[in-house]
Amino acid sequence: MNIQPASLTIGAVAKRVGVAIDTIRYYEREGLLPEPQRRASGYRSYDESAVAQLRFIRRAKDLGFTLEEIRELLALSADRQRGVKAVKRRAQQRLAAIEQRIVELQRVRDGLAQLVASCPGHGKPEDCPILRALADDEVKA
Amino acid sequence: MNIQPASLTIGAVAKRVGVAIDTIRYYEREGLLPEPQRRASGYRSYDESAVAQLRFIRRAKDLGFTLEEIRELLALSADRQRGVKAVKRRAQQRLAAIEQRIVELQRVRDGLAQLVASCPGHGKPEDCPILRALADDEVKA
DNA sequence: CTTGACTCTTGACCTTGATCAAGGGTCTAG
DNA sequence: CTAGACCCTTGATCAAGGTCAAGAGTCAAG
Repeated sequence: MNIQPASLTIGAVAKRVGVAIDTIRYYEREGLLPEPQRRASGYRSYDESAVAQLRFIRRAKDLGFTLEEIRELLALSADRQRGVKAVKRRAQQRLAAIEQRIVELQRVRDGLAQLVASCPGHGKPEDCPILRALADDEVKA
Repeated sequence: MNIQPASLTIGAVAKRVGVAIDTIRYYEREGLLPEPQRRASGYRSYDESAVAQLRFIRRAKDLGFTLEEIRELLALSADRQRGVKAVKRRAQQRLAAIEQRIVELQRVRDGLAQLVASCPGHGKPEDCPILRALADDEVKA
């Protein structure tokens, strides 16, 4: 039985998650990853939970969260001591922020989609609604 | 009849477009704005077309184009025949990227909303679905 | 034991998109 | 004429999110 969590070097973790070694150390400095165990030699020693947390960070980043926001998301899970109520409230705040972001993106998308739809894709630049929308004073975003 | 293009100082342009003076000079350095005429004193002298181009840049930026992409759009729009097709293609790419992001965010939102809805907001931490999701499911999400 | 791959720390450097400061010249109202 | 608001250039700085280099120690295969 493998009760002990397997010990991974920083290089092994980097390879598994697909991220640079320097990035892992950077996240650690920035407080996004906990300080790992060390071997006697000083080498960082990671287990699967570190891999999981690093993957979480990457996914969140891919979704457009800033590292600051990710720090906050991670704080949610570290908030056990402060109680379920606080956790729920912070989750709701996060949710509201995400919804706001979706609305903003939808507004941008609609504007752009309208322009793309009305552009024939050929002809003179003066007749291209995309360029006109960007250039003309009378059009408001 | 105002045949002469009115001469605007950089400050006047900045005010009209709602952008910082430094940003205008920065765009000029970056090749996004042409070098303007100069007065005898060395002051930059702008006309309405510069105002229009600056607005173009701002609108494109609001649509999520990088300055590099905007530089390209500006170059394409100057290419009378070949331009429109390429411009439309770029806009479509931008649109697709934005829609992809919206879908991903909606997925995150739905997951988080479900967690928030199922959390009573009190009781033992072990019973809080939000904490459980972050602590456990995060590993394989 | 040696060699090559790996890791350590500290600290500099990179890109994007600006923003600010210093030290000066210019313009315009009074 | 003079004060105060503008404008000039050069060059530094910022924030975010890393990336790289130097110099030194460690690990594992042969």
